[in-house]
Amino acid sequence: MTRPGGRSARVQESVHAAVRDLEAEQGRGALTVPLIAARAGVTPSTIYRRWGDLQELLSDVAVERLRPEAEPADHGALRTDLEAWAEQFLEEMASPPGRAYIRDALAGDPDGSNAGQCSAYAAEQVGVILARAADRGEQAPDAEVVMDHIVAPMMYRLVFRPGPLEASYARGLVEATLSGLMPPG
Amino acid sequence: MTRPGGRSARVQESVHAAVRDLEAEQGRGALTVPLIAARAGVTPSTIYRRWGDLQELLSDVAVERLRPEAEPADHGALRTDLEAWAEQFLEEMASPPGRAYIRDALAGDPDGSNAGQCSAYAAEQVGVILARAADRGEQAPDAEVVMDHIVAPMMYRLVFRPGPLEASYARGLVEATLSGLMPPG
DNA sequence: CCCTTGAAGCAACTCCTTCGCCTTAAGCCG
DNA sequence: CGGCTTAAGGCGAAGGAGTTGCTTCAAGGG
Repeated sequence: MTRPGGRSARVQESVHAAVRDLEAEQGRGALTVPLIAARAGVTPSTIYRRWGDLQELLSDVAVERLRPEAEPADHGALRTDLEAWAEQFLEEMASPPGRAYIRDALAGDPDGSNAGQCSAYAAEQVGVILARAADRGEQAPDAEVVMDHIVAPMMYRLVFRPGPLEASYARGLVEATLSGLMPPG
Repeated sequence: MTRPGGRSARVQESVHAAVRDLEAEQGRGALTVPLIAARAGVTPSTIYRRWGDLQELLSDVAVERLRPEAEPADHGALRTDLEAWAEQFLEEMASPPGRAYIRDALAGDPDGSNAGQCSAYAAEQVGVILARAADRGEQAPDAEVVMDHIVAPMMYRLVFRPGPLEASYARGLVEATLSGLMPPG
């Protein structure tokens, strides 16, 4: 049984804050469970019991940082909404901190639930954009099509392939997806 | 300077074999560096110096196991070649050991080189299939298109999204890619 | 054949990690 | 409002993982 309002919640927040602070101050490599525990004002065994090990804790923190902070901006049309969102998504994910968070989120995630949360965040943003398009009466692709044709290629390159990723790549994926959906004529 | 023929190579092979054996005997969770070192007949410090930590060692072993063992089968046409390869690829990657290897390969990979190797394996297999199609005089998509539209969606779902993946999903991706390439008429 | 040098062996030390036991406090129920 | 139940955190000890400096070995070059 979870007890969301009490000491557990305070400990969780305190530990997460300690991770963020220490990472900013001393860098990722310096993080250890005893160090985090001391900063958070808890004993190491508390962290080990709740998170298992350092990686799972870092994975939790990383997923929280990958949560989108706002709904995608409304530019008045599906194409511009998707382009802007895809570009911003790619830029954030491809940045050094973004890559680090993705790596952490995947590494300490035995059952895949944190990775699932990441894709759920993206799917939610995509859903907002598509619902908006439907409200406007625009023809719009299915959310699964957007995930397969736009999100997946970006994330695959990010995780599996070396080299930089430019905003133009995101735009190209959006163009290809939308033009495939609405053939000229 | 690498010294491929000498003691270093023997140590590497011995350590990799120890990882494979112990994983089969006692399971992933039981693996520790000192245990592997003892089985391989080396001292723990040797492993720490060469691989850094347990995760990087497991990442190396996982990448080796993800290496394709044979060229994709030749079924006489691009469509059937791609379908068969994609189905087999998905089946192997979605299996419990496949998922475990992918997870390990990504987790202990600070610079992304092991992940890059995984995508290079897939790209190589795809390249063989496309070259074969070109030899036959078939119209064939670019390798990048296949990576973006077929490999990426499968791997994205595998890594980021919960739930099973069926062979029919792979077939559908191949169909969509090829029909987009060669519109009827 | 000896020299250079990168890599492995060894040993000692640090400190992460685990575990059993006790204490605390959140939520429930009378 | 006050005692009860039970997750969850605190504490300390024991065990083992991870680190390091120094030594020893062998592969490749002169």
